[in-house]
Amino acid sequence: MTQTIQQQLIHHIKQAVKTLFDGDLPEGQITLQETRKEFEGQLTAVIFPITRFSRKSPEATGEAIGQYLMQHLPEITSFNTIKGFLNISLSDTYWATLFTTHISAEGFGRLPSNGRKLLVEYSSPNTNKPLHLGHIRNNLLGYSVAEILKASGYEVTKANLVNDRGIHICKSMLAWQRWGNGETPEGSGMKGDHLVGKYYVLFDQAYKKEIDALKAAGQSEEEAKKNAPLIRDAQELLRRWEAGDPEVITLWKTMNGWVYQGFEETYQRLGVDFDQYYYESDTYLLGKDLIKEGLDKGVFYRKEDQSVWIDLTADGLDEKLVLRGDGTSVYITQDLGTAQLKYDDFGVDESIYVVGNEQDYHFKVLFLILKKLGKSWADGLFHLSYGMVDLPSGKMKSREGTVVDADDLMDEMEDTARKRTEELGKTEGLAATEKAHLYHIIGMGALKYFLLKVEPKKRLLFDPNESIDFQGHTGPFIQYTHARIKSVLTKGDYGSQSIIELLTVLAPAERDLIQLLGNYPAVIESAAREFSPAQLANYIYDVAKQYNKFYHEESILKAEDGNVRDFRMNLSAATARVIADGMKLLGIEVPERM
RNA sequence: GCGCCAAUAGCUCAGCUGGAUAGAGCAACGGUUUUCUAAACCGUCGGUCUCAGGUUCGAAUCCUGAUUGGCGUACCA
Repeated sequence: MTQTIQQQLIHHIKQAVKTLFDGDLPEGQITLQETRKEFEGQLTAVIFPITRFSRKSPEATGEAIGQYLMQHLPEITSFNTIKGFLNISLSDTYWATLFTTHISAEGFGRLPSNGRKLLVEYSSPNTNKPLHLGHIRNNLLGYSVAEILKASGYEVTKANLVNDRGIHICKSMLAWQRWGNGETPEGSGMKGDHLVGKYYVLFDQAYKKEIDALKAAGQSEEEAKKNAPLIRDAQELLRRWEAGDPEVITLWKTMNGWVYQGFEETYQRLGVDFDQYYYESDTYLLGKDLIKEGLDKGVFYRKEDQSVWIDLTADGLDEKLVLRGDGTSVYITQDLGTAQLKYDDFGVDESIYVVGNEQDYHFKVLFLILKKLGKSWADGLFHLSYGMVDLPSGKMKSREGTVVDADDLMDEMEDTARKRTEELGKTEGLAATEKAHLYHIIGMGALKYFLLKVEPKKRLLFDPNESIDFQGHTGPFIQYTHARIKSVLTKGDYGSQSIIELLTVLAPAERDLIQLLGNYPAVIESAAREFSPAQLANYIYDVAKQYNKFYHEESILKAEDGNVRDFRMNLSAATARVIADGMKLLGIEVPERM
């Protein structure tokens, strides 16, 4: 199939306008959409734009175009015109052929390589506290976007830029030195990231007390924050770290090691992975040569105190500091450097940053600066900005303990999955390990789908008191559909049938399902272009829903005709493949039974 | 103050580059199982698409201006 029916229709409509009305209508102005359920047909051409050529009523114009198309495309069996809409019916043979030659063919849904390289940076955690629900959204988005881009033909590298240095980790280190009594993950049985997070919270509590005491002694809030002994000690620790003090470095390595072990566990459970790790302790000094480059090019300028700036007021932004007066880096200095590093390492055409929308301004500035520095690759940079995950009480704050912990949440999801499954009692005969795996798949499916079905840009509300659903528009609904198909195929001994004849008559639910399945490659393409797993998630739901309708209306194994039976098994198998494949791109597994 | 983003059913969300009477799920109510897994299917109820202008044959969608909410505007990251 070199040309889709959609492309053929558009082509012939253009020809029709030319032949019938002597008009030249650009193909881009012809809109083709799927026919709404309440009308007859599968594809609909909007003919309002054509009336300016035909100088006839929309109905008469549609009628004329319809006649022309009927004569030129044998796939069309009938058409009707309602208002300005030309509804076109294609033959069941066309849909059956589309299915056998295309949808059920090998590699359906994988677009050919486009020869482009792309890097997705996501996760990028701080090493002073465990991951929470907000990080989960980030991780799932990053992973899924990377997988979708792979499926659409990119060569993708997944990167994680770990923020392993700075004042935050020094706070945890200091608190552990003071009050830790040598506590270790092994000794306490606590997961490493949680252990370090515990000391981060301890620091913060003690720090707050000191601030209050200083304020009571007459200092202003600002002064108190600066003068509290704890923060001064933490800063001293940071200075010693930067100076390479062996004692500090050893402690830093130890505690980060604990955190990494904890993160690794969480990542594994979450099902995300990375091809490349970057550590800020390696990269935080980068970017200074770019500053020099910018100064030489006159993009930056130096103030009297030796600090370096860029004036972006002409672009509607502000003046921005890019290097401190003492010559040390700020956040954006490093990011300039790591952008260059990533490009040098991988030579990618595009580079995606999965980072929350609180940093919209930062990335706007970053990309603009790189463009002004004349970096050819700056146009390929994209900030995939996503909304925060909020609780009904407002924003999650790790220091105040109002966070939904990632590990706890996964525990809960798996536990709920177990309860639900046990209630339904369909897992007899499964070994204990198989059951545990199933609960994991279902619990994570519910959680992941819940987070991914929402458009990244939108903020997400999570109510811990309302458990995530397992029915309706959910991950388990889709997983269930897959399991049920597998069950039918097993019972029907799928795979043993001989090559089937082409059907010429389809049930409406079959035809609708085929049409929907046919959209899969276009959905992947669109989800990739817009970096939106949500588009794919919603599509898979539509597929599952449409399959369930078909399943309910038509008998598969007990079909009156053997050929029909085999066709329906093939259709079911293809549906299962699309569901499994699409879910895989979302990072969600589907079970064989549930 | 200035900038960015969002606003669609009681709740959570779809709605592709403007196209028909704005769709799902949850919640509520009713129906479907001697038939391939009822985590399903079918139906009922539920909408001034925040508001006001504008562009258009046609606006939830585009433009302008308000309102509400979130975020940012650091020699923090």
